[in-house]
Amino acid sequence: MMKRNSRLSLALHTLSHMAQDTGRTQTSSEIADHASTNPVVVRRVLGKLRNAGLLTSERGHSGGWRLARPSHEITLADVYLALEESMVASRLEPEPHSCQVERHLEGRVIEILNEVEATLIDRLASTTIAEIGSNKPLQENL
Amino acid sequence: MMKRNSRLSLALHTLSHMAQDTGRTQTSSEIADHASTNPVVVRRVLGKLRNAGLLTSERGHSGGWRLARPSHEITLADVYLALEESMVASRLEPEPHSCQVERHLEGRVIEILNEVEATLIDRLASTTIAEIGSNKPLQENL
DNA sequence: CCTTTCGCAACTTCTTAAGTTACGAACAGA
DNA sequence: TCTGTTCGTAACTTAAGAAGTTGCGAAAGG
Repeated sequence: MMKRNSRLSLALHTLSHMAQDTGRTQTSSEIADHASTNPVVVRRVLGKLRNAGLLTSERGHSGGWRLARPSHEITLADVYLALEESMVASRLEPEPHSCQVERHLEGRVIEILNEVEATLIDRLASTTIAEIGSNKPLQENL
Repeated sequence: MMKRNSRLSLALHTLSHMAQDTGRTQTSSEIADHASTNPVVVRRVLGKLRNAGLLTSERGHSGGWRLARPSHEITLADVYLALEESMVASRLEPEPHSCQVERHLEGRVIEILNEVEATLIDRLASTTIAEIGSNKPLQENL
């Protein structure tokens, strides 16, 4: 069984492998086997990446998944954003608040979380899928 | 009913109110009523803050909760750290990985998440509970 | 046609957080 | 010392979300 909230892991893992053998198309089943999950979960997650233009999928004989563009043009941030789920901005939906302190507090916390989210995306954008796929040490683009 | 993963919200909200009336002790029930939750949940969360030295609690007649030090000496980061739960570093526990790519990938992601966590703490440390409790506009200590 | 493969909806299972109940320990005040 | 208040904590229930599963239709190739 997969660990919790592993969609990002699954997505990155799969793309990194594709980066190593760009030409080949892979079926949901093959990917699922490799990631110890199942084809439907794979299609759910990779579907998001397709919607974001990172992957293409084709049905029928010799169908499957393939990178929609070169792996060095796909950053970890592209993948993160494609999934449309925030790892930090928590589900602090603006609710009607009973008291002033709560509004004051939430404003401040949301502000900070947004900054942190931006930092996360910025850092993720500094690494490409190609770099993960290769076995060379990662460069630190600070 | 409280929203999900609201421990930080509950903690910050409660401390901010205490900052406004430092002398008074408040019981778990009073706090629970104000936060629309219940006393046991309050004790669970505030217990963490007590362990971290931010609050004191006393039992029996006229017991309850009180700030352990002046509200301007308690930052949002102190509270966040007291809860001992990360909002970003996700539960990527180091598992035995089947393939090289997975190890490579995880190393990179963990590295980034740690950086982001550090950023979060740094930003939280720039605001004190006293500032939230007051109604003055927050200063931006960039 | 017939097989493969994705697309998707519906359902079940698992995990976690919150909420609840219950009771003992500590303490204050009469 | 007795009594009522309040925290401390364990154990259980409930609710929500994510993963896993099943099933079937649509598209495409041979």
